[in-house]
Amino acid sequence: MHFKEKHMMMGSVEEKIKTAGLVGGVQTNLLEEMKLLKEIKDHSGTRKSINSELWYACAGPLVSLPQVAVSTKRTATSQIPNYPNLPSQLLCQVHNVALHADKDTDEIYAQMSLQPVNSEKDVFPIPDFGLKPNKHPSEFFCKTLTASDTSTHGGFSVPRRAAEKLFPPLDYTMQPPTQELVVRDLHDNTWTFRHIYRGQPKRHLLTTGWSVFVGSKRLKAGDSVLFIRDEKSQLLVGVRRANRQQTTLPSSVLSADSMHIGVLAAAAHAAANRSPFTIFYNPRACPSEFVIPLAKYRKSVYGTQVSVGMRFGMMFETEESGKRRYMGTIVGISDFDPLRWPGSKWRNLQVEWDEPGCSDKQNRVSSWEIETPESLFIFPSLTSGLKRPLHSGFIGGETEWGNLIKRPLVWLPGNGNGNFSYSSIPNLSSERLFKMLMKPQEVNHQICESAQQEVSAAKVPSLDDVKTMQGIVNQMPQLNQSVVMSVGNQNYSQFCSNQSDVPGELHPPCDVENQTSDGVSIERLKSELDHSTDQLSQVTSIGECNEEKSSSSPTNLQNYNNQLQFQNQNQAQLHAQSSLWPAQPLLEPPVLHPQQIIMPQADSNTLNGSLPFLDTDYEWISNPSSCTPLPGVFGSPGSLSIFGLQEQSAILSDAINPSIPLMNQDLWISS
Amino acid sequence: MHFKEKHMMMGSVEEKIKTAGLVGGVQTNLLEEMKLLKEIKDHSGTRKSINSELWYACAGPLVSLPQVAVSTKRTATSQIPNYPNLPSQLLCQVHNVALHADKDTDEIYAQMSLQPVNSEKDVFPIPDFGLKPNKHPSEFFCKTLTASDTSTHGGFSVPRRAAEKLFPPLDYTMQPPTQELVVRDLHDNTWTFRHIYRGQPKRHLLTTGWSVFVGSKRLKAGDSVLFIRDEKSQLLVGVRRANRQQTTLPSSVLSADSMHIGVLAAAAHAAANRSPFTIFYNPRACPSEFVIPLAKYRKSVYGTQVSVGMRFGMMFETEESGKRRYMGTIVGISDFDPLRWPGSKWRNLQVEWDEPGCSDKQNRVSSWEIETPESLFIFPSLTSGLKRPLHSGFIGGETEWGNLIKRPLVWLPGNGNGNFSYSSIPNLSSERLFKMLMKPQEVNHQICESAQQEVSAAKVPSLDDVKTMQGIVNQMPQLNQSVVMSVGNQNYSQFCSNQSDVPGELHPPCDVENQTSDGVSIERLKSELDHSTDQLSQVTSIGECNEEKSSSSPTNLQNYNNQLQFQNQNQAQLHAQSSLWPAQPLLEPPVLHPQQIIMPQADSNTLNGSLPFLDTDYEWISNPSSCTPLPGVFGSPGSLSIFGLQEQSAILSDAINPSIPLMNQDLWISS
DNA sequence: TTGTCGGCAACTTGCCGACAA
DNA sequence: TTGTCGGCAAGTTGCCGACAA
Repeated sequence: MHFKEKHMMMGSVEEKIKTAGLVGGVQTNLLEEMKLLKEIKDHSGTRKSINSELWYACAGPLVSLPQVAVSTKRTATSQIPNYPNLPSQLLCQVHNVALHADKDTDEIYAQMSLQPVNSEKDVFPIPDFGLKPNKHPSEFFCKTLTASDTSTHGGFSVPRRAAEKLFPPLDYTMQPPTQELVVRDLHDNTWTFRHIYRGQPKRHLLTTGWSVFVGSKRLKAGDSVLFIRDEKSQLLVGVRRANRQQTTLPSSVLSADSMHIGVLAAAAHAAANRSPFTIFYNPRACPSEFVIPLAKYRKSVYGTQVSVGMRFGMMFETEESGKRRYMGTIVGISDFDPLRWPGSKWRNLQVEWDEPGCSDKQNRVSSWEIETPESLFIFPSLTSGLKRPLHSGFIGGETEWGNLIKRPLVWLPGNGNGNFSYSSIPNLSSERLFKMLMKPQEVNHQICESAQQEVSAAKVPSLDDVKTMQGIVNQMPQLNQSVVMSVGNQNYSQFCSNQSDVPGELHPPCDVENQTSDGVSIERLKSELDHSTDQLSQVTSIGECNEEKSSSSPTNLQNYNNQLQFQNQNQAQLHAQSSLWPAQPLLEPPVLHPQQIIMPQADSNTLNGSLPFLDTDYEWISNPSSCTPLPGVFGSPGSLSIFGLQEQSAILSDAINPSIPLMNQDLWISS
Repeated sequence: MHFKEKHMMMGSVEEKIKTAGLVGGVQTNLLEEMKLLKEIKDHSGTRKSINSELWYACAGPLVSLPQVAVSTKRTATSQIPNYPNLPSQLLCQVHNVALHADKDTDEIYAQMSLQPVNSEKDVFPIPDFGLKPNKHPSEFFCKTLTASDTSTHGGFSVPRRAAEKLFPPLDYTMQPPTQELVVRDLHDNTWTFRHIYRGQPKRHLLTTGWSVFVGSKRLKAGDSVLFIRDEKSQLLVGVRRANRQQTTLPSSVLSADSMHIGVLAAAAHAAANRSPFTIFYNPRACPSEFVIPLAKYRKSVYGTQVSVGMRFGMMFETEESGKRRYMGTIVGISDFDPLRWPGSKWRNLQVEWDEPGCSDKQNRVSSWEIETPESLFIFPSLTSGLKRPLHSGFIGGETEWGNLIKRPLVWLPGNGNGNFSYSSIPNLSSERLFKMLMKPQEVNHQICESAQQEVSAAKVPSLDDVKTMQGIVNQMPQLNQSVVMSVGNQNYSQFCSNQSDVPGELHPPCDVENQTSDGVSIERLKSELDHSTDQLSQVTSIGECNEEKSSSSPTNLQNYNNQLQFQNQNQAQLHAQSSLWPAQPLLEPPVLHPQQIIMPQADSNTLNGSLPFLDTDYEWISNPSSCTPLPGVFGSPGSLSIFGLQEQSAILSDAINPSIPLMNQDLWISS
């Protein structure tokens, strides 16, 4: 006699697991996280009341708890203390950045050690030895797993181009051609996959070894797997979970308020004592930056006059790990949390998105997250453009800025980082953008393969506009000095030679010509626009829109030098005005109020301060990341990392408006 | 052509998982947790440096991080602020206790909402409706899973007695007898098992459905599974993981220091504002209590004169979810953390254990965790004896107190809770203990089945001793008033009728006879000893030592009434002296210093204050639990539970002595 | 009484090309 | 170009009593 009901039972169990497991949608979204948190709370918590006998049985014979009368349901209203001495932003020196990955989930996060400083004069000069730039790999592919990829029925279907680009060449004389791939993950575990090229029609497959990987990483359809080839040409494999599934959600032990208080108290203590503290930063788990590079912050606050009705662009990640810009309009400027942090700039812009599919996006952003006409042309590299536009995985179609921005455009010629215009253009049709910009009447919509993109034209800025903007820029003393990151020339050149198709010397000496900003030639404007196009690039999917557009020729060395000049000139101007700064202490600038933590990079005065450093710095600056806001104090040896960051939002939402949990992410750190 | 290396690959992966996964030993041990934390940190953290290209690939194209020079390795020494206004202990009212279980791991924890109060006068009187006592189930069995139980090769072998006691009766006319068991877990998930009685020799097995359960709960050999039958006779199943494996360990996002600071700041804020806050309490994850019932705390501080050289006993849980007392000697009394919390009583007793196998046990305990001769005979039920001695699962052999304690014993006659002596004796050979106590020369070691137990004799206390102890007791004004829990008579009687073999009326009216404490009859002493025996019971394994000893006859009603009297008399004395208390404010009693949080139960004045309530109160008091010390603030709707509590210790250890991480668990809450 | 094993049947996994989108 | 499927062989799971601790 056999018992045939196993499947039924399993079915019911799996169903429940599903219910509990995956809640979120496609886009990383704090609101989703909040929902999930509530869900968790509801599931593991008070609502579905736990069987207390079983609970005590599990607890063991020695455990008992205090009791209270059921009728005494006085709600324990949480009270989070105010930290009146904690300003809304902190200027911090970065002491350390460590990359981590959760052992269990492979979720990545970074740990930063920050020290609040009184002013930039306190910033510790950092020597430039041994630094490597942030490395977004160029040899890269990312695929969202299909049902077949994750089923037990078969292996992994490798996109042809990916296999050809990343995997070692197959011996096609074999029948069928196969090879053994040995790849490592973030924890340095080794995985072995059989790679075979077979079937009719032929395709690349990973067979043996794949299912073990899927099982171990607990991958599900919708998760993504990515392969990169590192600088040593070693194959590495990474995992990105579909949003919301990314973190196993442990309940208990530290209350949300306690975490919130801990973060605030740690920051307050560190600020009061100018002592270091640590934040954990999960770049994929939170949609809004709270750690902001100082230069970027300043630029957004002093360099851009945002106003209601202003058009803007903002970068988001595409499904296949590309980037794409979404356009929107500022519809309001108001405090995110008027009670606790009035006057804070964090997410004080209410926005509307152009496309109907943007309902999953925040309707509040911070000014440093967005691109405005001014921001593009004062410091193009400061806005969230592509840092390393040659990552083929990251580059897609293009979008034009044009008259999507309805305010008068201010084209500031001659600035920008020369290296960008020199090394980053090949994928972009700069000619096309240039033409669009010169013909503002061409407003239309255009389809680039699968991705829909907006293309429009722009008004050419007048010289008056240019002068106005420069006045604003001049309110930023020491901008480059305090912001520039300390990255060695040597590494920078590695970086560049990776990125550029042009071999040979990439770093001409910094021969500064004194040129005024109104000495604008078409040639230079064009090179500037090349750069802007880069910034405006809109990614669709790997190897679709991209590849036919990667034929544009690099601009010439003259353009590069021109831009070097402008940058240096700007820098000199700023230095000249640096004495203004101390009169306006950083921690309480007139336009800023509470609860925002500003974190600058180390001082770059000691560096041989030419453009490579600026670029590397801006590289950090230029990436508006989806980031994770749970600052905390750095604990030395046994220090624990807890997952989290949802908590931050949970905390804040609890305190103010439980029904709009998103609205209270008020602690952040900028630099 | 087939690829035959799959097993090799899997093996290597599994090996790594093992290395990372399971570190601890058998005993719940903070030290183990610390080791594990370090292990985690080492694995996911800085030491094994993460491939930054892969990290950035996983992070996505929009993410970049600040950079610092490698040479700038200034250690970010964590600085935890002092909270000078936070006393070492807080008197709190309990507002709420909620039972939770981690959705993922089934790990249990409780959430308590506490409000610091200035004095007991501020304690809110709680009506007694609807309360149920803490329920340790009586219909219960717990089995540690064997390799066979968890292998894929077969099912679960059910211990015969467990099957016969808990499962519905099988129809033994069937060939073979089978039934379908439907059980629920803590999350109210339903599991279906086929229960069959087969084989030669016959045995009970769970077959179909079992492996799904094992897989879903990720059970491994060494974990325990437990079945209980609740008050509605429903079968429930629970899980207890082998220690250390119990929590999936997510890394990141909130730093240990931040958590620590959060806890301290939350407590300090709550204390300063007398506002509620919340702690999470994981009774199985931490070996030392930090939330202490007020009565128990007071008793240990005022009622027991601990001194170096003093003998004591302390309860620990046995493998099969029983209890057993270990004996030891106090070898020192000193501050656990002289720098931060000098004078704190938390774990200020240095101890040595008698048995060589106790190396896994703490060498520091708090006075309220231990049983001393005084504690036993002033308030027998205050010490960590059995609350519900009839839980057959929890009751085992017996151990005698006797002259294991070398200081003069003080036998206080006529106290104790009558209900205990009335209803709780059947399993214990009170005659035997009585004889042992009367013959102090009989010191020997004796084997009771498989479990070794110490049996010894005691000196009968003199009347002078008795008077001395009563003087100490009198220093505890309002003891019963402030401590007694509000539990309804009705529920208490349910409780008792569950526990007692004696049917009928268990709660005689409280006819108080005025009797002096020196009116000691042999009869009463004997009943007292019965109770003590209960408290001294030493559990071996279910149904081994226990069952042949469960034949002792219950003491008679007269004894019960006598003890009622003593208790009430004591209570009256304490009330009379309650005016002394305000002169010695609770938060700064002369003997106590910093960082200890005291949490009392609600006031019981409004209750019909006879013995049942006392007992229920003591029930909470009497359980020295392995507990989890991550207090925090209660956040309302979206409040998050984070796993944790290891952090607490991590935090503290970091700050003071990284090499002795255990030594810094300094935040606690008592009541 | 119960943990582990060999035997064996039922079931699942995983490799293959076919086919279709 | 690649997602899903039927076919089929290899591998795993899980039920059984035997046996031994």
